[in-house]
Amino acid sequence: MPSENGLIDATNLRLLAELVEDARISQAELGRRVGLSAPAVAERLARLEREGAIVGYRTDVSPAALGYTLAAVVRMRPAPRQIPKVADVARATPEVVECHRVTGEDCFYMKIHVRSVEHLEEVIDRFTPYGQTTTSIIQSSPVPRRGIELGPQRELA
Amino acid sequence: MPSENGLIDATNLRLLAELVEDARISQAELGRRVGLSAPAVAERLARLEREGAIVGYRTDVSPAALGYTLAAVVRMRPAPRQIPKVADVARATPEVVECHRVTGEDCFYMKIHVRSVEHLEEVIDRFTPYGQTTTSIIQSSPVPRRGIELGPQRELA
DNA sequence: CTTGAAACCGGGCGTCT
DNA sequence: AGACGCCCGGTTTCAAG
Repeated sequence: MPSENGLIDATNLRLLAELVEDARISQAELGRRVGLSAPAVAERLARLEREGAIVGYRTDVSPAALGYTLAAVVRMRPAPRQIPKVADVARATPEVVECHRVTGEDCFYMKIHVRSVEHLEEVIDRFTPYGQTTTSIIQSSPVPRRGIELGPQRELA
Repeated sequence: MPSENGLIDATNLRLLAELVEDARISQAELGRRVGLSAPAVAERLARLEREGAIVGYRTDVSPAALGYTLAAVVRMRPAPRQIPKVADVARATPEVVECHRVTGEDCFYMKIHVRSVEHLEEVIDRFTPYGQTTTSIIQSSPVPRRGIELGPQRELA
């Protein structure tokens, strides 16, 4: 993961800013917006992908439209020696949409999407054998999800 | 947000599954994969967007490539009457990439990306005037981020 | 189905090392 | 010289009426 070559110049920053908002913009349109020819855009994108700056292009699907009307944050304090097991269960549980290993008393934070409170219980019970869980139901999301700040880059050393 | 019409049939589920993995697939290619003509795909996509099942097409940019090498989960217990203020600060702070209002003792969960521990302190200090924060540094992400389960739909009522 | 536009490929030019 | 980034032509493929 290179953090410093000529990869992130002002032009690539503008390309990324456009693509973060709409991943389906054509390369020609991107070129128009940043003042570049289409092939030049293609080349820059290929490099950004190759170097790992662009991780992927994803479609955001509404959980509610699929019947997942309930979301929760679960944090977890695993029992001794059960840390790898918890990570395995999280990976194997599709309702877990995010899982982070963190410092502090609780070792994991997870975000889950479920269809009902019964479904929630069912998912939580997959983890209770391996430690102590704390569950908080998501009521609203003041910041639902967004990308990193792409505009004013501070010192890039 | 309609949860039940003919919107989510087996074909649309397959389209969504393809688009979640790569939002830049052409409509012709999508048609090839699900056994549909290109115009039919276009029509279905338009409807999925119109009905809100497709929220958007986003590009995933690596925080590390932009110099944001540190991530943390911050949970917060606001002081009395400061709940709206906390939400405002979260929205106005670009380092906050997710913020959820939840049930329980702590009222907010946030995920933030920063450049350094000094930067982390700077961001946290924007919230400390309004309540008590608990910060956990993300060490790794067993499940970095993924979409909802699209394959085996259980009961759709 | 047809048309206009877009993506891919190869070649050639200017610049900075 | 060499390497790199860009532009310009070609052809194939895609998207909208």
